[in-house]
This record gives sequence, C-alpha cells and structure tokens, in this order.
Amino acid sequence: MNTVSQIEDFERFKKRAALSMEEICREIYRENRDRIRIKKENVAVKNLVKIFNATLALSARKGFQAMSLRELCNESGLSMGALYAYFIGKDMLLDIILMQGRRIVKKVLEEAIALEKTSWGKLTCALRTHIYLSELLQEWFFFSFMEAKNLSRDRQKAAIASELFTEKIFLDLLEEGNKNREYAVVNPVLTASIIKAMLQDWYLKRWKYRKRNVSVEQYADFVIETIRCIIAVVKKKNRNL
Amino acid sequence: MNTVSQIEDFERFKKRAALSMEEICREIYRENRDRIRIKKENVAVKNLVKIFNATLALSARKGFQAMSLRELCNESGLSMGALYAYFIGKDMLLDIILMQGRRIVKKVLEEAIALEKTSWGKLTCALRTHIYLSELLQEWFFFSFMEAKNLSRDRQKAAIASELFTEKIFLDLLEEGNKNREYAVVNPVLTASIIKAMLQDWYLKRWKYRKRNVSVEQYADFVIETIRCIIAVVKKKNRNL
DNA sequence: GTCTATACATAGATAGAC
DNA sequence: GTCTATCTATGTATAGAC
Repeated sequence: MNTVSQIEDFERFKKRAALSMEEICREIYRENRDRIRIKKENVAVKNLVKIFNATLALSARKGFQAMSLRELCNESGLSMGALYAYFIGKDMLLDIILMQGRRIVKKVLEEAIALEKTSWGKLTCALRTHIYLSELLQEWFFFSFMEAKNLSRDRQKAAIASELFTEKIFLDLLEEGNKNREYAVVNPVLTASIIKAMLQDWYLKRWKYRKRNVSVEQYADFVIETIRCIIAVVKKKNRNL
Repeated sequence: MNTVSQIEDFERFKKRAALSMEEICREIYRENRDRIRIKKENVAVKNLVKIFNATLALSARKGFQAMSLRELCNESGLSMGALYAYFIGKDMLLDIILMQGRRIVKKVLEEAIALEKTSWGKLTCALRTHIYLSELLQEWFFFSFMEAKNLSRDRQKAAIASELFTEKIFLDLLEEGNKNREYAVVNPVLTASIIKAMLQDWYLKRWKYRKRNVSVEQYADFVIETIRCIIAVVKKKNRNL
C-alpha cells in the first residue's frame, strides 16, 4: 500500500484548490444571474463576498434563523434595499450557500480520488482531502450541518442526499478494498458512518482543536491511522458484528 | 479483561435508569420552585411534561429560536398565559432543559463507572452507558448539541464545560489504562475526541441508523470493538502521531 | 391556574428618492 | 445600484376576566 502520493500538507492543498471567497462568489453569481438584479459582475461579486462572509459569521454565532437582516446589513455594510437586490428573500440566501457548498465538496472529492490507483490510496486521499477542505471552508461546513434541520421538505431531502453522498464514497471504497483484498472490513456500513463522524468532528469542534493546538495535518494523520487500525485488525476478531 | 459484567441490553438499562419524562419533570419542578408560579406539584409536573415534550419536538424540526411561543401553545395544548406561569421567558425554558440534561448525564455516567474494577471495564461501561442514555433521551441530546451555539456567554461556557466534562471522563480512563498497562494508547487526547465524535453520531444521525435498522446494542458493540482495535493495536505501530 | 385579548418590539419585505 | 423610510406580519410578553 503506497500512500506517499497522498501526503500533501494543508498549505499546498490550499493553493492547489484555489477556492478563494471571490472565486466562489463569482461562480455563484454566474449560476444565479437570472435571480440577482445587479448586472455588473464585478460589483455583484464584491458585495456577494461581503454578504456571504457576514452571513456565515453571524450564523455561526446565533444561527441563520436568529440572524436578522438588519444585523446582516450592519455586518456586511450594505443597506436593506441593497441586500434585496442580491436575493429575493432570506430563503434564497440560505439556498445559495448550501447548494454552492455541496457542489464544491462533490467536485473536489471526486477529482482527488480519480488520481489514485489503489483502494487504500483512494481512501486515504478521500479522508485527507475531506479534512483539508473542511478546514478551508470551515464556516460553510459548520453552517451546512447546523442549518440542515431547519429546511423545507425539499431542501431537507437535498441535504440528506448530500450527507449520504459523501458517506457512499467511503462505503464504496471500503467495499472495493474488500474485494481487492487490500484489506478486510467486517462492517463497511458502520465503518463508513463513523468515518463521517470523525470527519465532522473537525469542523464541528474547531474551537476545541484550536485551543489544543492540534493542526489539520495532525488530525488527518490521526484519522487515517485510526482507520488503518480498524480495517486491518477487525478481520482477525469476531465476525458477528 | 473481563467485560461480561457490562453487557446489558437497552431494555434492561431503560428499566434500571427509570428516567421517565414525569420523573425528570418532577425533579425540574423541585429545583425551580421559586421561579415557577404554580404551587400544586402534580398540576405543575403534568404540564411541564407537555411543555418539554412539545419544545423538544418543535426544536428538533426547526430549532429553538425559530420555534415561536404560539406554536408551543398549540403543540403543548396550553395557552400563552399559562406558559408564562411556568417560566418567565423563553430563555428560562432553554436554560432549564439544558441544565437538567447535564445533571442526568453526569449522574448516570459516574454511577455506572463506579461499579467497575478494571480500566477497560470502566471504559466499555462508559461507552455503552453513554450510547444507551443518548438513545433514551435522544431528543434532549440532539437539542442540547444544536442549541449550544445560540447561547449567551455564560451559558455557552457551561455548555463547553459540559462537553469537556464527558470527554475528560474518557481521557482519564484512557490514561489510567495506560498506567495500568491494560492497554497502550498512543494519543489519548485525540482518541478521546473521536470517541466523543462516535458517541455523538448516534443521536445526531438517529434517522440514518433507524432507516438502516441498526439497533442501539449493535451500535454500542461496534463502537466498543472499534475502540478495542485502536487502543490495542496502535502501540505496535508508528509512535510519531 | 388558565384563558382571551392586547400591548409593544422587531422581523422580513417593499417603495420611491437619489 | 444603493439608500432611507415605511408597510405589514409575527414575535415575546403582560393584563385582567373567569
């Protein structure tokens, strides 16, 4: 199992990913041109950056629902009237943030895995990429998790689909590796579940790891090593799980 | 490592714990007698059950902040005026729910561990007890996690202290077992963190496990087996984590 | 103890001046 | 494109009848 190709530090990942807030907002603008009243792209992008940063910051503190649009005005520096030129309602703002995030996760993960040959290589790559990405977009990941339950039925379905999508990536890799005999996972479904749990802990408890000076590389290393233990060792133990 | 004493199924735990909503509300009433206007204990307890059930249900769907007191009236069957005889404001309602939950977790965990002799026994017991308890009080655990960020500074500190308290229990048990040479955990701090992450997954994603027919006993077994792999095996591998 | 009716503040959203 | 002023709905909270 050669994993050397995977070991990339966070800074390199950051440069390679090129996911600045401006890039993201430009993409959002182009995707939603019909619903946004502003016509000059550069003006729109500049203000969208302000709006999304302010929204993520306020929501992290008190939740999206509890954030009033007046607070959003103060934090973003725009007026009420201006805000409504960028979205037709609070719902649309929520919607855009969630959708764009999902698009990014899907794209980045799939591209990363495609470069790998072995199942173990793909698995470690997926783990590390997910953790680095959630570090880069920590506020969005946190937001996305916390607001998922407050959605309308349609959007809730989309959120659940997204949760299951990433989990499925890990499940598939576990089963693929089982077939290859690269490793032997006794219970791939539950293993994929706790993999997700470990990945989520990084962005849900960011404050904790910051306080303890745990770097993102350390956390990724630890998770990968933990998974290695589980998928390499369980096969020798009882099989009735 | 004899773990036989720990293997208790959920139904037995449930009976032993005797944590009916009524019991909990009675305790809440007694703790807050000075702040609750109702003087007849039985009347108060009966309505507190309605209020808390309604609050947990509505909050699970849309969040505590987004839940209006009018909705709470409908769901609980009480009127606005009546509600305000039980708490002096929405904040107090939030406060009571969080505090009472913490008290229960602390008490149940500590009592369970006290019965065990070995570190591994205590550890598996703590894991199983936590998972069973979070199954029994799933709505409260979910609520508590989701609302933690929406609190005033003081309450936020209390929430963080509570999060770290349970984590500390696991950390202490890991280090105790290291000293005893019952096992060897390379990185107890990070190990305790991901233990918490796995425990939280059970009540944060209850819908997922329900859909897949994973029982609470199965999940507890899986988590314990996973931890066994990590703490028994890591010691043979690289130590630079 | 519980209800209905109501006060008062703040929310989201829009109109129209600039 | 952006601002200020304002509309209407809804929120929390209270008063007073029963």
